[in-house]
Amino acid sequence: MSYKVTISDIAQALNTTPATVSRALSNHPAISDDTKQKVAAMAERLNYKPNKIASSLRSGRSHAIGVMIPSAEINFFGSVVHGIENVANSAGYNVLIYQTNELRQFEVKGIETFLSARVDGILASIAKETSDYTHFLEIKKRGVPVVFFDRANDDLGISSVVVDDYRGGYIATEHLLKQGYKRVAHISGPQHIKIFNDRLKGYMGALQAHGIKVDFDLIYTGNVSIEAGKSAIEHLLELPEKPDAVFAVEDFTALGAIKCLKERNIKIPDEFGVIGFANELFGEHITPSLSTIDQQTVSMGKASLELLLQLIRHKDKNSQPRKVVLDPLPVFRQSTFRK
Amino acid sequence: MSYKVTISDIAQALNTTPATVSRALSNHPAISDDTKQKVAAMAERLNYKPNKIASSLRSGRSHAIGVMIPSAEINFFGSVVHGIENVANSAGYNVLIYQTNELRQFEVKGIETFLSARVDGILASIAKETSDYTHFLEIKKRGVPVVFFDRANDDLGISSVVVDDYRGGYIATEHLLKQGYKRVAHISGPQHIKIFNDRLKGYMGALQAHGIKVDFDLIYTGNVSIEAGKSAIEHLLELPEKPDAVFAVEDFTALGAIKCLKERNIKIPDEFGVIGFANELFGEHITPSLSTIDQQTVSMGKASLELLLQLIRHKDKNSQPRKVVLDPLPVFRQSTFRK
DNA sequence: ATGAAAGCGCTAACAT
DNA sequence: ATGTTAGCGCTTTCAT
Repeated sequence: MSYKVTISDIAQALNTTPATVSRALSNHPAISDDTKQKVAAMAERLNYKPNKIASSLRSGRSHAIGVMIPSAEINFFGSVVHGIENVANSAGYNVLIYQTNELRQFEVKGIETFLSARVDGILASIAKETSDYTHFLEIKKRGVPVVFFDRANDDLGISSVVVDDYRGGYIATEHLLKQGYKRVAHISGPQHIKIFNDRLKGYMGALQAHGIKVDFDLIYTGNVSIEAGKSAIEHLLELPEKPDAVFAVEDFTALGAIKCLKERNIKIPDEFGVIGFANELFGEHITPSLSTIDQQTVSMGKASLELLLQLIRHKDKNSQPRKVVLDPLPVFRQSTFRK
Repeated sequence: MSYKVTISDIAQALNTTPATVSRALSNHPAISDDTKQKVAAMAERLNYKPNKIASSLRSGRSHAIGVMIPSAEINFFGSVVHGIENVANSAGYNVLIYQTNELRQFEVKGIETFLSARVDGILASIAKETSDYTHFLEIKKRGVPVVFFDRANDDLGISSVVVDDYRGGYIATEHLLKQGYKRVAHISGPQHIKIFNDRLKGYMGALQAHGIKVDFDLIYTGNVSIEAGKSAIEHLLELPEKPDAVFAVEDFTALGAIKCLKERNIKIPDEFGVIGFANELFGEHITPSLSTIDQQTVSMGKASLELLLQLIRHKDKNSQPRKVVLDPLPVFRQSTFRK
């Protein structure tokens, strides 16, 4: 049988002790090169696979980290996980995934799972429906390092990695103004979600910086969906002073807007400019292609894991929470480029 | 401290032994209800979290399964993982994710990782570049249950869950014929990849079933990409007898075809029909919306995990490998619907 | 219905 | 440079 080889077997075969084998395998300085070689060779020959479970139990470090996401089906999170994975694997960490389906009750279960697995740290993006954060405070109290990514909460003393949504909103709006659009509207999302509120503020900031007074009639607050984008446009086009461009809080909303405008035979970008947010995959392929703001998902994954690894390495109990803010990346395409 | 409570602590507090506590917690029939209640209450009070690592070491079962995917960024795999996750969590299994980036060398590393983590089983989708399958045979030899999903290999005696690509190709082609298209072309992919070859066979099968002789001039074999779709159309439109419809092996290829046709002002679907394969997200949102074949990703994830759990539960060493074939689902949209 | 005791495979003092 | 020993937290046989 090749599947139950332990360090003791190697030790026996080499007429030495498990301790020496253990040290040799982990490249301990006090072990002679000769021994190390012999051990390595025998391990290879016996087809030895280290038992991480035993190692974890003894050392108290699992070399696993838990990642909690709202859904693996959302492109954005798949992409972030991609970034996390790459760093994790090269740092020798395993990644446990848990999906919350946007529900607090599953967040609680996920945390149970992670704690039982004795993960060395947790990365989490908060579910939409969560407003009671005690479960996060509890893991913090237990001394398990946590880092939020994207959907963060600044009031819990927990580190986070987010994109600068204010700046993203600002850039998007300014781009429309620079393209010569005169009345720029904004379709926003639920205001209790911080990122949407920040994008709205960025929109207002850009207008003001360009000497334009914010017209609240031009701000439509809805949900985040294709439907919301359609309703928004229908509403905006009924205004006495119609807008000639719109910054949508999210790409799907922008898509709804585009569909509605096309139905009404309003030419994009010549008569009406549209920009979204998120750089979803479809934006590149629709007609006209959609201008948007990229959230640097892969970088976000990398940055959050790196931050978490730092917390794991020097567990200064009383270190201040850190906040990494990534720059949003403008991606300008046809939907805003007028001649 | 609340974060180092063990069953011994509970036992001590209750004036009993770890064995009893362990049994009580796992609902052992020989333990009185009274004791069970007391143990549960004390566990709650002390904020006890079971140590899965210790449990795994002792019991030899990790209750973890490894999932190996080419990339978390590909929508398709994100979606399958979604399906796997849902079943896994409710069955009490943790999911370890490993990305191979389509490289055999990372497949080998992933397997090492999984073996070290002593996963109870492995789900894998084979990397494009892999042609030497010894690493999979080795885990099989070690007695670790394996199930392939989507990208499978039938020659290794390993169970798999796939969609019926032949049937998918058949359905797609037949749909075009039923819509009245007369000369249906096919853009295929690299033939050493089984799924592409199967779709090609499905295409040919449908033509024959409708009494149409296969014209090999109408079969273009390229890569799977937007570019390939464009080149294919350019090539096909130069034929003396031009096609009036195309079944593309994959949605991105179909997208390239559509872009090229639009540039040439050929009307879709009236003058030319296009159908793809995969049901990528963008297909719904482009103009015209793309007809395609859905691969039932979430079902695939569920089915593969269920099959794996069966293998884990009754490890009949000599049980025959099983093959689950899912039905492809037609999704017909504008790009093939002519009046 | 409960207890005693051994041990899963590894690591890390503490020897020598 | 290597060996001895104890033990991480749990499960499980064997006893009572």
